[in-house]
Amino acid sequence: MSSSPQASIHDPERLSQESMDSKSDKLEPIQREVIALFVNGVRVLGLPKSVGEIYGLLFISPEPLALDVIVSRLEISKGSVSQGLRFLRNLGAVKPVYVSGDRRDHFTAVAELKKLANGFIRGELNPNLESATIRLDELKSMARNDDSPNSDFFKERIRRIGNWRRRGGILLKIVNRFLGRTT
Amino acid sequence: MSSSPQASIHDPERLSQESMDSKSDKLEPIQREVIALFVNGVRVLGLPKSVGEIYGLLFISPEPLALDVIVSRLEISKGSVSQGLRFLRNLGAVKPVYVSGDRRDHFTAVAELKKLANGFIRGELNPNLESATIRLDELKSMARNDDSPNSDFFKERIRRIGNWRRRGGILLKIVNRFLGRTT
DNA sequence: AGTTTTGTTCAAAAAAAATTGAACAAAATG
DNA sequence: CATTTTGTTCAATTTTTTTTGAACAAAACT
Repeated sequence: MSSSPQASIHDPERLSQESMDSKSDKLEPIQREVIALFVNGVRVLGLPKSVGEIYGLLFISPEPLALDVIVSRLEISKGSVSQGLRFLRNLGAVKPVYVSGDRRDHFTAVAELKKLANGFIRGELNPNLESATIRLDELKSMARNDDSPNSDFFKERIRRIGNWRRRGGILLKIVNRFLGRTT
Repeated sequence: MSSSPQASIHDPERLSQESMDSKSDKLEPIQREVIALFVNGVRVLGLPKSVGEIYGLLFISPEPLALDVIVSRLEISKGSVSQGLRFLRNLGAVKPVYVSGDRRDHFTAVAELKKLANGFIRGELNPNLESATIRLDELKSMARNDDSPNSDFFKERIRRIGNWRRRGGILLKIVNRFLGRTT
């Protein structure tokens, strides 16, 4: 197997002095806690637990990890990890890192708040804002061709929604600018 | 029933000229569309569809509505509407309005973005921020009593989470100030 | 070429969340 | 005080979301 030392294949990471049951790849208590914190955090954003676990694990791991290792540390299925990593990669919350002498893909957490927020805004918030914009335009035209007794009320309400949307857009820019400084 | 005219009891709202099947209390097309928009909107916030429907209906209804009426217009269960209204009331997104000559509680949508955002922040975001703060403090003390080889790395990461949390708090204030102007 | 390793996909299972509806309580009515 | 109206609660059901795991494909070995 070429030039790499016999370090890794059957020894995914030297373990302190545990029984090596081939399962439940040790996690330090601090790591468990941090992961739990992230699991909670992503729930607020409407993301599944597994995504929080994966990001949390990468965030609190000193070296990049391969899919296998994530599976055994977290004790969740390969499918979940594969999907979770893809999602996080699309969001820009995780990035691949090449590790020489190892053919597996490895990943680290992107830990700059600005990048995380941008990714989330681009991937999750903007698409919604855009579809809302389209629907709103349709609504405006419906309201123009409407002559029910409530027509004026409807128009006022729709204008108000338009205002909200506009302000939402501005707000996102402000958030961006605020998070733009430092890491 | 004292002095009120025989208007309302069996005629929850005079209908244009429909068949009065005693169900599916007419909604105008514009109203349907607006409700759909809100259903989508609240999903981004992680709230159930029924909450979006109820708020949307109240938002796009010229007069305050009673629980019964919401049930028949939306064709969802009384239980859902009761729970949804409670939730919205707690958030400050809906407020009770007294209608003379009618013993039912009536509700209207609170339509000021500032109030809505404040309610959501207080009711949904802040509690999470606070519990995160507590957990973070525990983490810090764990990290102090830790002497694994990774200890320094852990400390750095935990400090970073602390930063995020702090910035999150500031951001909420900025959002507040921004939404504070006008309606 | 055959074997192993790595990672993806997606139907099925499990888990979580939302909705229903019937039982109940409280208040108003007659 | 019996009846009706109004609204809440919560166990059971339904719907939606997430997770699993086995089948598959692609690449890397020997």
